[in-house]
Amino acid sequence: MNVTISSTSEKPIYQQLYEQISAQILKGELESGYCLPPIRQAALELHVSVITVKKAWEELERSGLIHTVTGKGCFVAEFTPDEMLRIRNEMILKQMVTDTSYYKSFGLTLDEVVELLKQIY
Amino acid sequence: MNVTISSTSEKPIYQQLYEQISAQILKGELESGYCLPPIRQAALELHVSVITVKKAWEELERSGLIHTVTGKGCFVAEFTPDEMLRIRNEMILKQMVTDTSYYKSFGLTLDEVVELLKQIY
DNA sequence: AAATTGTGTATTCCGTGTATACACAATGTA
DNA sequence: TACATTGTGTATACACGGAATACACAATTT
Repeated sequence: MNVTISSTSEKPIYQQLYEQISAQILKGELESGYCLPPIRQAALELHVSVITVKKAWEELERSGLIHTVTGKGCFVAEFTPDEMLRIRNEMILKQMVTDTSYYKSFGLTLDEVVELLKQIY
Repeated sequence: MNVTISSTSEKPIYQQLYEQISAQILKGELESGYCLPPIRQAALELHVSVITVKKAWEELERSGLIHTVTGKGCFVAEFTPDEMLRIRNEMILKQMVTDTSYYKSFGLTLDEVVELLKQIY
Protein backbone atom coordinates (compact mmCIF):
# COMPACT_ATOMS: atom_id res chain seq x y z
CA MET A 1 0.00 0.00 0.00
CA ASN A 2 1.47 3.27 -1.13
CA VAL A 3 -0.36 6.56 -0.68
CA THR A 4 0.56 10.21 -0.76
CA ILE A 5 -1.19 12.88 1.26
CA SER A 6 -1.28 16.46 0.07
CA SER A 7 -2.08 18.94 2.81
CA THR A 8 -2.44 21.68 0.22
CA SER A 9 -5.17 19.75 -1.59
CA GLU A 10 -8.70 20.99 -1.18
CA LYS A 11 -9.87 17.42 -0.76
CA PRO A 12 -10.14 16.03 2.78
CA ILE A 13 -7.43 13.54 3.77
CA TYR A 14 -9.79 10.62 4.19
CA GLN A 15 -11.04 11.13 0.64
CA GLN A 16 -7.52 11.27 -0.76
CA LEU A 17 -6.82 7.94 0.93
CA TYR A 18 -10.07 6.46 -0.34
CA GLU A 19 -9.49 7.55 -3.93
CA GLN A 20 -5.90 6.37 -4.10
CA ILE A 21 -6.50 2.99 -2.52
CA SER A 22 -9.65 2.28 -4.50
CA ALA A 23 -7.77 3.14 -7.70
CA GLN A 24 -4.95 0.78 -6.69
CA ILE A 25 -7.39 -2.03 -5.97
CA LEU A 26 -9.24 -1.57 -9.25
CA LYS A 27 -5.99 -1.43 -11.19
CA GLY A 28 -5.02 -4.77 -9.64
CA GLU A 29 -2.08 -3.29 -7.79
CA LEU A 30 -3.52 -4.57 -4.54
CA GLU A 31 -4.46 -8.23 -4.92
CA SER A 32 -7.57 -9.88 -3.56
CA GLY A 33 -7.05 -10.91 0.04
CA TYR A 34 -4.29 -8.36 0.59
CA CYS A 35 -4.37 -7.17 4.19
CA LEU A 36 -4.37 -3.41 4.61
CA PRO A 37 -2.13 -2.10 7.40
CA PRO A 38 -3.78 -1.74 10.83
CA ILE A 39 -5.48 1.64 11.12
CA ARG A 40 -3.25 2.63 14.04
CA GLN A 41 -0.10 1.82 12.11
CA ALA A 42 -1.33 3.58 8.96
CA ALA A 43 -2.23 6.62 11.06
CA LEU A 44 1.28 6.69 12.53
CA GLU A 45 3.03 6.31 9.18
CA LEU A 46 0.87 8.89 7.42
CA HIS A 47 0.95 11.26 10.41
CA VAL A 48 -2.81 11.51 10.53
CA SER A 49 -5.47 10.61 13.04
CA VAL A 50 -6.84 7.11 13.52
CA ILE A 51 -10.30 8.49 12.81
CA THR A 52 -9.17 9.81 9.45
CA VAL A 53 -7.86 6.42 8.38
CA LYS A 54 -10.96 4.75 9.76
CA LYS A 55 -13.15 7.03 7.66
CA ALA A 56 -11.26 6.12 4.50
CA TRP A 57 -11.47 2.39 5.27
CA GLU A 58 -15.21 2.77 5.94
CA GLU A 59 -15.72 4.28 2.49
CA LEU A 60 -13.79 1.40 0.95
CA GLU A 61 -15.98 -1.07 2.81
CA ARG A 62 -19.13 0.78 1.70
CA SER A 63 -17.98 0.53 -1.91
CA GLY A 64 -17.47 -3.19 -1.46
CA LEU A 65 -13.75 -2.93 -2.17
CA ILE A 66 -12.60 -4.35 1.16
CA HIS A 67 -14.10 -6.42 3.96
CA THR A 68 -13.33 -5.96 7.60
CA VAL A 69 -12.87 -8.56 10.30
CA THR A 70 -12.72 -7.21 13.81
CA GLY A 71 -9.57 -8.38 15.53
CA LYS A 72 -7.94 -9.50 12.29
CA GLY A 73 -7.81 -6.66 9.82
CA CYS A 74 -9.15 -5.26 6.55
CA PHE A 75 -8.77 -7.31 3.40
CA VAL A 76 -9.13 -6.50 -0.27
CA ALA A 77 -12.30 -8.17 -1.55
CA GLU A 78 -12.41 -10.91 -4.16
CA PHE A 79 -13.32 -9.87 -7.70
CA THR A 80 -13.42 -11.40 -11.11
CA PRO A 81 -11.68 -9.21 -13.72
CA ASP A 82 -15.12 -8.48 -15.17
CA GLU A 83 -16.43 -7.28 -11.84
CA MET A 84 -13.39 -5.08 -11.38
CA LEU A 85 -13.93 -3.46 -14.74
CA ARG A 86 -17.61 -2.94 -14.02
CA ILE A 87 -16.97 -1.34 -10.64
CA ARG A 88 -14.23 0.84 -12.06
CA ASN A 89 -16.46 2.08 -14.85
CA GLU A 90 -19.29 2.69 -12.42
CA MET A 91 -17.09 4.87 -10.23
CA ILE A 92 -15.68 6.74 -13.20
CA LEU A 93 -19.08 7.27 -14.79
CA LYS A 94 -20.52 8.63 -11.58
CA GLN A 95 -17.76 11.21 -11.43
CA MET A 96 -18.05 11.88 -15.14
CA VAL A 97 -21.72 12.81 -14.89
CA THR A 98 -20.79 15.52 -12.41
CA ASP A 99 -17.89 16.71 -14.54
CA THR A 100 -19.87 16.93 -17.76
CA SER A 101 -22.72 18.85 -16.19
CA TYR A 102 -20.18 21.63 -15.71
CA TYR A 103 -19.08 21.48 -19.34
CA LYS A 104 -22.69 21.44 -20.48
CA SER A 105 -23.49 24.55 -18.48
CA PHE A 106 -21.02 26.38 -20.71
CA GLY A 107 -22.80 25.09 -23.78
CA LEU A 108 -20.04 22.73 -24.91
CA THR A 109 -20.91 19.99 -27.35
CA LEU A 110 -19.58 16.46 -27.06
CA ASP A 111 -17.22 17.09 -29.95
CA GLU A 112 -15.80 20.19 -28.30
CA VAL A 113 -15.24 18.29 -25.05
CA VAL A 114 -13.45 15.48 -26.88
CA GLU A 115 -11.34 18.03 -28.74
CA LEU A 116 -10.23 19.72 -25.51
CA LEU A 117 -9.61 16.35 -23.88
CA LYS A 118 -7.22 15.37 -26.64
CA GLN A 119 -5.20 18.51 -25.95
CA ILE A 120 -4.46 17.65 -22.35
CA TYR A 121 -4.76 13.91 -21.82
CA MET B 1 -29.96 37.19 -14.72
CA ASN B 2 -31.41 33.84 -13.78
CA VAL B 3 -29.77 31.61 -11.21
CA THR B 4 -30.80 28.62 -9.15
CA ILE B 5 -29.40 27.80 -5.74
CA SER B 6 -29.28 24.23 -4.54
CA SER B 7 -28.95 23.92 -0.80
CA THR B 8 -28.36 20.19 -1.17
CA SER B 9 -25.34 20.80 -3.40
CA GLU B 10 -21.95 20.24 -1.85
CA LYS B 11 -20.72 23.39 -3.56
CA PRO B 12 -20.82 26.65 -1.59
CA ILE B 13 -23.54 29.10 -2.61
CA TYR B 14 -21.15 31.79 -3.77
CA GLN B 15 -19.51 29.29 -6.11
CA GLN B 16 -22.84 28.18 -7.54
CA LEU B 17 -23.62 31.82 -8.31
CA TYR B 18 -20.18 32.37 -9.82
CA GLU B 19 -20.36 29.31 -12.04
CA GLN B 20 -23.86 29.95 -13.33
CA ILE B 21 -23.34 33.63 -14.08
CA SER B 22 -19.94 33.14 -15.69
CA ALA B 23 -21.46 30.42 -17.88
CA GLN B 24 -24.28 32.76 -18.88
CA ILE B 25 -21.85 35.54 -19.73
CA LEU B 26 -19.64 33.27 -21.80
CA LYS B 27 -22.62 31.81 -23.62
CA GLY B 28 -23.66 35.35 -24.56
CA GLU B 29 -26.87 35.16 -22.57
CA LEU B 30 -25.79 38.23 -20.63
CA GLU B 31 -24.70 40.93 -23.04
CA SER B 32 -21.73 43.22 -22.61
CA GLY B 33 -22.68 46.21 -20.49
CA TYR B 34 -25.55 44.38 -18.83
CA CYS B 35 -25.96 45.63 -15.27
CA LEU B 36 -26.14 42.91 -12.67
CA PRO B 37 -28.75 43.44 -9.94
CA PRO B 38 -27.56 45.33 -6.83
CA ILE B 39 -26.04 42.92 -4.34
CA ARG B 40 -28.66 43.78 -1.72
CA GLN B 41 -31.50 43.08 -4.11
CA ALA B 42 -29.92 39.85 -5.35
CA ALA B 43 -29.39 38.76 -1.73
CA LEU B 44 -33.06 39.41 -0.96
CA GLU B 45 -34.36 37.60 -4.03
CA LEU B 46 -32.07 34.59 -3.58
CA HIS B 47 -32.61 34.52 0.18
CA VAL B 48 -28.91 34.58 0.89
CA SER B 49 -26.56 36.97 2.64
CA VAL B 50 -25.17 40.12 1.05
CA ILE B 51 -21.69 38.79 1.72
CA THR B 52 -22.41 35.63 -0.21
CA VAL B 53 -23.46 37.59 -3.28
CA LYS B 54 -20.50 39.92 -2.86
CA LYS B 55 -18.14 36.94 -2.84
CA ALA B 56 -19.60 35.64 -6.11
CA TRP B 57 -19.37 39.09 -7.75
CA GLU B 58 -15.76 39.39 -6.55
CA GLU B 59 -14.86 36.13 -8.25
CA LEU B 60 -16.50 37.36 -11.45
CA GLU B 61 -14.47 40.55 -11.22
CA ARG B 62 -11.27 38.58 -10.60
CA SER B 63 -11.95 36.53 -13.71
CA GLY B 64 -12.39 39.72 -15.70
CA LEU B 65 -16.00 38.89 -16.53
CA ILE B 66 -17.51 41.98 -14.93
CA HIS B 67 -16.29 45.38 -13.81
CA THR B 68 -17.54 47.20 -10.77
CA VAL B 69 -18.26 50.91 -10.29
CA THR B 70 -18.92 51.95 -6.72
CA GLY B 71 -22.24 53.75 -6.50
CA LYS B 72 -23.38 52.61 -9.93
CA GLY B 73 -23.30 48.84 -10.14
CA CYS B 74 -21.60 45.83 -11.69
CA PHE B 75 -21.50 45.49 -15.46
CA VAL B 76 -20.70 42.64 -17.78
CA ALA B 77 -17.33 43.33 -19.41
CA GLU B 78 -16.80 43.93 -23.13
CA PHE B 79 -15.50 40.98 -25.14
CA THR B 80 -14.91 40.11 -28.75
CA PRO B 81 -16.37 36.71 -29.65
CA ASP B 82 -12.79 35.41 -29.91
CA GLU B 83 -11.96 36.56 -26.42
CA MET B 84 -15.11 34.95 -25.09
CA LEU B 85 -14.22 31.65 -26.67
CA ARG B 86 -10.68 31.83 -25.33
CA ILE B 87 -11.79 32.60 -21.79
CA ARG B 88 -14.42 29.88 -21.90
CA ASN B 89 -11.92 27.29 -23.06
CA GLU B 90 -9.44 28.41 -20.43
CA MET B 91 -11.99 27.91 -17.67
CA ILE B 92 -13.10 24.57 -19.03
CA LEU B 93 -9.54 23.34 -19.54
CA LYS B 94 -8.57 24.26 -16.00
CA GLN B 95 -11.44 22.16 -14.68
CA MET B 96 -10.71 19.42 -17.16
CA VAL B 97 -7.14 18.99 -15.94
CA THR B 98 -8.49 18.27 -12.47
CA ASP B 99 -11.15 15.92 -13.80
CA THR B 100 -8.80 13.91 -15.96
CA SER B 101 -6.24 13.42 -13.21
CA TYR B 102 -8.93 11.40 -11.47
CA TYR B 103 -9.57 9.29 -14.56
CA LYS B 104 -5.84 8.77 -15.02
CA SER B 105 -5.43 7.54 -11.47
CA PHE B 106 -7.68 4.64 -12.44
CA GLY B 107 -5.48 3.87 -15.42
CA LEU B 108 -7.97 4.97 -18.06
CA THR B 109 -6.68 5.71 -21.54
CA LEU B 110 -7.88 8.66 -23.61
CA ASP B 111 -9.89 6.30 -25.80
CA GLU B 112 -11.64 4.76 -22.82
CA VAL B 113 -12.53 8.20 -21.47
CA VAL B 114 -13.94 9.27 -24.84
CA GLU B 115 -15.92 6.03 -25.02
CA LEU B 116 -17.49 6.59 -21.60
CA LEU B 117 -18.16 10.23 -22.44
CA LYS B 118 -20.16 9.25 -25.51
CA GLN B 119 -22.36 7.07 -23.33
CA ILE B 120 -23.52 9.90 -21.10
CA TYR B 121 -23.13 13.20 -22.89
C1' DA C 1 -29.30 66.89 1.07
C1' DA C 2 -31.16 62.32 0.30
C1' DA C 3 -31.40 57.96 -1.94
C1' DT C 4 -28.95 54.29 -4.16
C1' DT C 5 -25.14 51.30 -4.64
C1' DG C 6 -20.74 49.34 -3.64
C1' DT C 7 -17.01 48.55 0.28
C1' DG C 8 -15.24 47.23 4.66
C1' DT C 9 -15.43 45.33 9.16
C1' DA C 10 -17.00 43.06 13.47
C1' DT C 11 -19.50 39.47 15.52
C1' DT C 12 -21.76 35.24 15.64
C1' DC C 13 -23.24 30.55 14.34
C1' DC C 14 -22.84 26.00 12.27
C1' DG C 15 -20.93 22.03 10.02
C1' DT C 16 -16.91 19.44 8.60
C1' DG C 17 -12.42 17.73 9.04
C1' DT C 18 -9.08 16.46 12.21
C1' DA C 19 -6.80 15.22 16.47
C1' DT C 20 -6.36 13.01 21.23
C1' DA C 21 -7.79 9.87 24.51
C1' DC C 22 -10.12 6.21 26.59
C1' DA C 23 -13.17 2.14 26.92
C1' DC C 24 -14.98 -2.02 24.66
C1' DA C 25 -15.17 -6.20 21.38
C1' DA C 26 -13.15 -9.84 18.71
C1' DT C 27 -9.14 -12.49 17.48
C1' DG C 28 -4.76 -14.76 17.99
C1' DT C 29 -0.95 -16.43 20.76
C1' DA C 30 2.08 -17.58 24.72
C1' DT D 1 -6.14 -18.21 31.05
C1' DA D 2 -3.66 -13.93 30.34
C1' DC D 3 -1.90 -10.75 27.16
C1' DA D 4 -1.15 -8.51 22.80
C1' DT D 5 -3.16 -7.09 18.53
C1' DT D 6 -6.74 -5.20 15.86
C1' DG D 7 -11.15 -3.16 14.94
C1' DT D 8 -15.27 -0.30 17.09
C1' DG D 9 -17.45 3.34 19.55
C1' DT D 10 -17.64 7.55 22.01
C1' DA D 11 -16.41 12.00 24.15
C1' DT D 12 -13.96 16.16 23.82
C1' DA D 13 -11.58 19.78 21.62
C1' DC D 14 -9.81 22.79 17.97
C1' DA D 15 -9.41 25.03 13.31
C1' DC D 16 -11.42 26.51 9.27
C1' DG D 17 -14.77 27.80 5.84
C1' DG D 18 -19.37 29.14 4.64
C1' DA D 19 -22.90 31.97 5.87
C1' DA D 20 -25.77 35.36 8.35
C1' DT D 21 -26.66 40.00 10.66
C1' DA D 22 -25.52 44.56 11.51
C1' DC D 23 -23.36 48.86 11.16
C1' DA D 24 -20.28 52.43 9.27
C1' DC D 25 -18.06 54.46 5.14
C1' DA D 26 -17.40 55.83 0.05
C1' DA D 27 -18.98 57.04 -4.52
C1' DT D 28 -22.72 58.19 -7.61
C1' DT D 29 -27.19 59.95 -8.94
C1' DT D 30 -31.22 62.76 -8.32
